[in-house]
Amino acid sequence: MHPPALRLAPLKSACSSCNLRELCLPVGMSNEQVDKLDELVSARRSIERGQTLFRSGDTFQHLYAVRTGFFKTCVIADDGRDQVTGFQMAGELLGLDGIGTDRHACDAVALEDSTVCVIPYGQLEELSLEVTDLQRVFHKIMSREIVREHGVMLLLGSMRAEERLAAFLLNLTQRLHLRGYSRSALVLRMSREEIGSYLGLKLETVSRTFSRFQAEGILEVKQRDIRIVDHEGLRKLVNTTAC
Amino acid sequence: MHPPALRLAPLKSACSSCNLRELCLPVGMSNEQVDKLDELVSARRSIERGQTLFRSGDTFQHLYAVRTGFFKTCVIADDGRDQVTGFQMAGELLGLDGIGTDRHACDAVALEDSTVCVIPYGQLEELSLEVTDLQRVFHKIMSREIVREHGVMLLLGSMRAEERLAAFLLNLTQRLHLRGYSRSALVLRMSREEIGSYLGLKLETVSRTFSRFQAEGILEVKQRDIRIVDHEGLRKLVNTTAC
DNA sequence: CGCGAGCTTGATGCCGATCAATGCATGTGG
DNA sequence: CCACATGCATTGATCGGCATCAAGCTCGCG
Repeated sequence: MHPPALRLAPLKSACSSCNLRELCLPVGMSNEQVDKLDELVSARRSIERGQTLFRSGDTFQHLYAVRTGFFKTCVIADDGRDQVTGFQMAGELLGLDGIGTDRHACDAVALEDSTVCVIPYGQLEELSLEVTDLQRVFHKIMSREIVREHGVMLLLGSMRAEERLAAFLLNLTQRLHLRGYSRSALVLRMSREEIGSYLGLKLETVSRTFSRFQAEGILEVKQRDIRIVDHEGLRKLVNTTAC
Repeated sequence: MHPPALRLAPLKSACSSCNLRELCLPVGMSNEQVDKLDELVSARRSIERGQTLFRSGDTFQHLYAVRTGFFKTCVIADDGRDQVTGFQMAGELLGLDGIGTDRHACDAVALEDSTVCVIPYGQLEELSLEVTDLQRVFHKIMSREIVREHGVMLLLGSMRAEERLAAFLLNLTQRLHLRGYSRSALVLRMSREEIGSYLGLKLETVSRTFSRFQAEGILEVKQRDIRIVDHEGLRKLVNTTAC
């Protein structure tokens, strides 16, 4: 309900002074290089919880770097079933799916009130012709996304429910830890249903598995507040439950 | 068992005269641009059936374009379970997984005697600073790989066995058709077990599903020779079997 | 011709889906 | 401030699809 001017806040982004600098696109770049990036990443945008940043089919023009908040991306099949393909937190890029066809191929939804930095893709391509380190970093980010998805395919293709949830929690805490959060406690930003969609499980199965982990003394679960009591036990679940 | 000199045949690749030109890296590039690419893609390499092009952990130096033959890529979990993450045919790129960490993150195995064009990645990066169309195409290829994997996640996360196999067959025939093969007949290059690994199913389930499709008059199946009798029926399976 | 790898088919069991009810927080309007 | 609605989470009972285990079968190849 905000007028456009408010939703597309023309705030200076200033990668150079951003505390996410080493987690985001500018990772490893020199001050001069980041200055050039600053010129390009000029706008921020606020997304309220539940709103979409972009939708499948939208024309692709920008990449987005999560500045604050939390997102999910999901693809929707023709029959309406949807699959969460990822959760993105501060410093992570959104929109890479759009490059291939100039249209977005998934929806990006804010799971809490969030802000993103808007990166005009055409300008990013131009700049990366000039700043080779930017090109290098950008390629690495895309490659890592491919490798991440390989991991999800392994998870979906050959793990059982307990392993999937354990792997998911370990991945989340590891990424949160990089951002300064505790390794042993987290607040889930997503519902049981969204976790289930990501992990190829139904929400009831996710809930039951949480309860089982709690009964086994691995976790303490209070709705979306999770405390990891036995980190090692969680880790063992991922690579041991195989037969 | 060949001496290295034979396995790394120093043949000229000549994208400019390659019949895969419009399916591969040079897609849409001008003659001049392709000439520059030719200088870079100087070597071919032959891989016998069953041999690996690269393995997880190998240092990453090259991308590879499949020239002839057929590959699978797979990731292997610590406990030995493996997951096929893709099948690659003529014109498709292998090795994108290595860019992020300078080490390959999966194995690439030839499913039949194959040849690939060797693309030194460092030189590709350099050239794409200069040939903007190359950069553009390369980014599109990576982005499409991300989107493809989203599709696999949807498949693994929320489809039942029949849908998975139907979607798999439609995808294969579509890609083969682009390469001049029939839309209604194909010879599978991979075993039931490999199909199962890709689709998150056991080989027995794959086999049974083939048999069911045959009984329903959708396919004719003779081991690895598949004929699609009812293309529309196959298509309907993908988006209808939902409840 | 006989061996073996890969494929098919059958019988059985289990994990997770489904259906259904209850519990627990948050928020809203009287 | 309470009554009630709403959305999400938990828990139980039952069901079904795919995995598992176990034979046969097919076809290529030495």
